[in-house]
Amino acid sequence: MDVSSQGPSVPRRISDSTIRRLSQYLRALEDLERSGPTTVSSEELAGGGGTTAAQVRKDLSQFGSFGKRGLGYNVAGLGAHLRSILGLERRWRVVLVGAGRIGSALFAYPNFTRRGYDCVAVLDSDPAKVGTQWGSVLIRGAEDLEDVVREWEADLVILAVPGEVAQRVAERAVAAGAKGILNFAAVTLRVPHHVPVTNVNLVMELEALSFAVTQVGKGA
Amino acid sequence: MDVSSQGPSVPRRISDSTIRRLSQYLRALEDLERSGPTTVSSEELAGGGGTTAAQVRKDLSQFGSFGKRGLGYNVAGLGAHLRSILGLERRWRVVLVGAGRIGSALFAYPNFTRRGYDCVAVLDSDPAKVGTQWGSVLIRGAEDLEDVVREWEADLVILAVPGEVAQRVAERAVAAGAKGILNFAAVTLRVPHHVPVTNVNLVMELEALSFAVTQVGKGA
DNA sequence: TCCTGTGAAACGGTTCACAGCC
DNA sequence: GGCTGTGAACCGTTTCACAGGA
Repeated sequence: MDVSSQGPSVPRRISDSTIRRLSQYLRALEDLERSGPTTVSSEELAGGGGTTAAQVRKDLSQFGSFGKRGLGYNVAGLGAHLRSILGLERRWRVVLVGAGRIGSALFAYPNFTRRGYDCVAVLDSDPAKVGTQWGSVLIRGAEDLEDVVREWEADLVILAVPGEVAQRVAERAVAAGAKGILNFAAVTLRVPHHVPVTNVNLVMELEALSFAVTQVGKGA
Repeated sequence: MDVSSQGPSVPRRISDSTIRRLSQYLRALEDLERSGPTTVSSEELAGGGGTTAAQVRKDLSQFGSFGKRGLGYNVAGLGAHLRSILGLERRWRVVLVGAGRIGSALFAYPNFTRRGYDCVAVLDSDPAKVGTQWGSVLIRGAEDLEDVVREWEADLVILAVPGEVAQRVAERAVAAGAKGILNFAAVTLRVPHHVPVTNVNLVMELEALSFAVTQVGKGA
């Protein structure tokens, strides 16, 4: 647990919000890579998304010193660093469980492949879907989960299944070797601590929004 | 801005994370409503999702005293309070902009309607889609946005459109009277302060996950 | 006794302000 | 002069611990 012996790599626990911002900075940098300038200031990077220059510098300084004082950050260089930090230098093998509408939306999402995620398999429990093709991927039965994860040495599993079965599927995926889970079901998954879970809950977002709108209605 | 004259209603600014947890408590309560007990302790409410009993009590106490000491919270009563707080006692009229895959997934999402959100209109800029029907809803052209929002007195607008046009569409929606925006585009929208925006960014979530997995790989 | 409601302490993340390098 | 990197101050959130009512 002691990190004092580590070199330039991660010195302490990085917060979730920091990571989300890094992802945002990377998007901004990729726009810049296309459109010209070779150098960018923390001020400019912050301007794109909704943060401050100080926040940008703090975030980046947790991982190293990527900028030059008086000059700014090298666009391409910083981009490469961020991709490395976020683990985007490699491709990730992803298994999609649930070939419903959310599943199909994700499967066809262009940024998905572009950003390094390869959907190597799709599973569903509906016999009518099993055996059909999505592009070059054959939809297999939910009972094949363990086989598929091992076969492909899948890294990530996306759960686009009903809440009732999500916990069970997650356990099976982890047992078969999945290293991370993106969960669209509206339940809190219980998995071992070494398996990160990211939750996307549409209803929760919508409710946060209607609360906020209600507040505005009262306050003003 | 001073709230000292208000009665039992919101005393101070409520954090986003609090709201997300309330939404979670509500889900747990709705399960309980079905399956039996009429009373629940903060301990039990916390157990379902991933928080602590103290957190549950702190969250709830910001809105009032809903429990009975020594006994716990009344399941139905607390559920009603939470629905009221989250603004779920009414139905929300929602306009969906973008009839692509994400749009169609949302449109068909059963919890959507069940939780009080009515998709009153769907818009798309693709002439091939305009004029077709989704269930009982006719898809209209993107140029009708202002008309549609006014016609229906829409509350919320869901942006399931490419990032390049999201800002423009958001501005038009706000100008036409939209009160809140759920944004699926990977851009930070600039809208007036009185219009809450909730962002859902799949790539960001995926990148947060691959970062976390990468960390586990290093750390352990 | 049991469990809520809540001040107070602890924690962590953000903002400030400036030293240091280009 | 300009802009980064970073300790220190600040502030909001979470956790603790206990007083108080059922």
